[in-house]
Amino acid sequence: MPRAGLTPAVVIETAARIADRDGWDQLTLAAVAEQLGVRVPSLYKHVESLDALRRGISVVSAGDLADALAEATVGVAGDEAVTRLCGAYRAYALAHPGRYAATQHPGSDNPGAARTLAVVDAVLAGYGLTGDEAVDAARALRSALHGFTTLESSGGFGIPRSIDRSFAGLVDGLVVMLSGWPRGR
Amino acid sequence: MPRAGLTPAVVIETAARIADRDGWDQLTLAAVAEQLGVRVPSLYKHVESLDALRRGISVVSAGDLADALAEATVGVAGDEAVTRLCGAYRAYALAHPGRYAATQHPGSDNPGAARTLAVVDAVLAGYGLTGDEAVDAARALRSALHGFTTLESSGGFGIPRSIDRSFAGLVDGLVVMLSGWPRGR
DNA sequence: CGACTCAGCTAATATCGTTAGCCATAGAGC
DNA sequence: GCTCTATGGCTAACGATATTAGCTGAGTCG
Repeated sequence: MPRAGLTPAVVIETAARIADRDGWDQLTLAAVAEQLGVRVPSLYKHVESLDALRRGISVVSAGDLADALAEATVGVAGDEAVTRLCGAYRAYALAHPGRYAATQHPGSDNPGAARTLAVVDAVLAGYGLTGDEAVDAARALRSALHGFTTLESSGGFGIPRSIDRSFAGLVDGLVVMLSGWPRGR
Repeated sequence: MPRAGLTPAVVIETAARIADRDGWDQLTLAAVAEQLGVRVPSLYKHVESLDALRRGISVVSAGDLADALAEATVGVAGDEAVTRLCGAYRAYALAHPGRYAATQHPGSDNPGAARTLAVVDAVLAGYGLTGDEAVDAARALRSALHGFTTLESSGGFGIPRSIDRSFAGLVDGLVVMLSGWPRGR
């Protein structure tokens, strides 16, 4: 039996690809093992369990998403930053639906999530939002983006109105919302 | 073997309660059967499969949600209607997380979803939004609510800022967004 | 060259969904 | 009240999956 040269990183990466292809909840150790040309129990030499594998994907993907958001907003501010942030967020979620779903199942400590929050905070600072107001606005922004992308990639938008145009509308609407964010409540 | 008096409706209702308690993806025929004091294969006399059972929950729950939204917005319009709509949406999602998750896995034709859309359309008409603009605004509204409630019930909001206050901020922000919805794009 | 580590294997178990076929009960018809 | 039938609930069985317990051979280090 020649060795397959597996490592935790290889297993996680393979699993992430499968999650992207088949869906987060279709991810199975059997599929990962087959993809790697290995028997299922062999995977346990590299990951503790299916749950641990999922957490691994979660951590890596949250980092990837944070990278994408940071890269998209470097050197810009205000409405332009919001627009690019939203675009990058949606692009990641659509290109990697399985990985994106993974980012929503956070482990207790996830450095990627913290970095994403930092990027968003920086963007919001451009609207003069800080402290509790920034927390609320960040949650609103995240909710809108998470909701839209989730609904889009699960086929939740039935009507044949262009989804791209609806997303552009959402982004413009979010700019309006942030510009006029209700103060002093 | 005394009869248990099952019907499709009873099975679906029981399953919905289990989904609310244990989570949508923890829903299992074994749990439903045990709850009903019956063996697993007996359920197949009333539902076609686990998938069909899930679809059943989905249809019923979408109807319940539509009812709640319609009831909350009857006789009001404008900002007040948006506020009540949002509140009822979140209340349903929090009180019935499993059922709510079910509403996001739509069957092909779901009368509840259509009724929900009608309620939202009526509310948006109060802001002069119709046609494509109403579609975009409805998607934005739905995205924000879906995102917020999903993140909330999955524990996605880490920071200890009050979630109630953040939701109030989101609702106010949505009112701002709808009032200033970008026209003529 | 020898011993040790460990990656991948087979075997086995538990849980689930699903199907096939049995049998007793509830209710219809007389 | 009696019979007959439709059917609800059952047991038995299979395939898929996750997980654990050992085995064995391949690299590696002295």
